[in-house]
Amino acid sequence: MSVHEHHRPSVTVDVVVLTIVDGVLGLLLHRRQEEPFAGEWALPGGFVLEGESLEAAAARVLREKAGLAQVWVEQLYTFGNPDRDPRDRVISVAHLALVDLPRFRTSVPTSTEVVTGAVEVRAGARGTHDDVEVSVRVQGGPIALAFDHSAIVKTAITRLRGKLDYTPVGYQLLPDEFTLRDLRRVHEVIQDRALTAPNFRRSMLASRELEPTGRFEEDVEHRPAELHRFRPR
Amino acid sequence: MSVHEHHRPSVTVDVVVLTIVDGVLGLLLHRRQEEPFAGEWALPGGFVLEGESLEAAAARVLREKAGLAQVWVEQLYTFGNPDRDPRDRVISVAHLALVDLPRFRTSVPTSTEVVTGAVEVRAGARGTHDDVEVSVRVQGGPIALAFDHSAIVKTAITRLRGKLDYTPVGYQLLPDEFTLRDLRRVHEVIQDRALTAPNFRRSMLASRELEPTGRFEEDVEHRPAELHRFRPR
DNA sequence: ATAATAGTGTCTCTCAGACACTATACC
DNA sequence: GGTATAGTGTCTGAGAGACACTATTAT
Repeated sequence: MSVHEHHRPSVTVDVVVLTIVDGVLGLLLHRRQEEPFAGEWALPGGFVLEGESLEAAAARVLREKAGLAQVWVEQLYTFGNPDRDPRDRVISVAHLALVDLPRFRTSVPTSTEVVTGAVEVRAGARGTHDDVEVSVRVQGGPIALAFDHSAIVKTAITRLRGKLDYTPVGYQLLPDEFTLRDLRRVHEVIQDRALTAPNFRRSMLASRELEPTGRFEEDVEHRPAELHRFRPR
Repeated sequence: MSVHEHHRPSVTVDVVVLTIVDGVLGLLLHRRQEEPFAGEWALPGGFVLEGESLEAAAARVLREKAGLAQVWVEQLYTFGNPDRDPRDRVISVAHLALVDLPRFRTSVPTSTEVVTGAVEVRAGARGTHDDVEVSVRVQGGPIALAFDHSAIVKTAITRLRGKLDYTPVGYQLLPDEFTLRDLRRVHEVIQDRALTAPNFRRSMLASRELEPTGRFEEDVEHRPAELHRFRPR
């Protein structure tokens, strides 16, 4: 039997775009214009085109729907339950994208239907790699997302927490130069727990992934912190 | 524009079935009967059917192509480069399956074209989460796999090594009852390094994930070890 | 000076691993 | 006895974290 005789689903990419804003995770959403789920919040996404790789499709969706280019993206998980789209069989290859706040902010105005939600992460009670509670809010109110996008966001948060253990996640979520306080806040939001500043400082410096710039933050009402950058790999 | 007007690729699942055998990882392969890559080694796989979830498709492939049921499976990564199949656009959702050796062995005879390869893992020189070298061998000789299946196997090994850090992987790769030596060998093969038996024993017992059965191995030429089992979650 | 945060020093506890030692099976 | 592996005891060093302390800025 030939490859041509088989069921052919539609394949999309959906992208969870995260940033750190005001002590929570910012999430890029748009309001759907069409059925199904017209008027509800959804992740930016789009169909994978002929001859287009999955990474290219994710990059195109970011560019077209969020005005973002040169963003760090990685594939997350593929959601393929047959009933996840009520119209038709649609398999979605979900991606995770991380951006720093300035670029996240400038991305929003490019499309009027794009807004920013907030993801509140509540760490599971028990061990460190336990389950996470995730709730998405828009202007304070908790909302449900279209399709299975809430499950996709939860998967993204879990992945992000996992990456934090062994990769310098802040590199994607902060501007080029940042204080150790900034970086600590990133970790605190993702892990949903307070970190002791002196210990955090030491462990980050010991990892040799940061280097000091010699420059200091300005316009703060206290002793200014030195700016650091991530050491090139 | 409607969902019905879009490019529709074929979607398959491919499964990396691993076990531990003779100090290496055993891998389930079959020899392709059809073009492209006829006569070459490939992972078991098949098209996702209409109305079938991805997990169901992976389970069906394991059942039909390897005679395996009730196997631990998790989704791995989705490979979607437009040229990965020379005939047509085929997106593959790769899965990782782990089986204990007795079931792996009984699975093979169900289909004459199924054979077992070996995956040699060579740990990257530097840190613990570094790159891994993977070579697939059949009867001693290194082979290349069809399509991008070598890349899929490498992704599977990397995932398996990552899981070892925080999950009791041996549960899937060993029979119900096993000695601590058996479990240590599993870890040694996956990590490609020798582990000190006393320390390994202590850390595994301290994790509270094992419990002793009171029974001991038999027919060994030395002091028999107590059999342990994984504590139910 | 006070407030606020940067940054240092130091102690403790846990855990990974090296390694010496004892225990128990078969030959 | 010898050999092989099971299993225990003990030490050391690295890293996480608590917490006291000093340093430097603005007001």
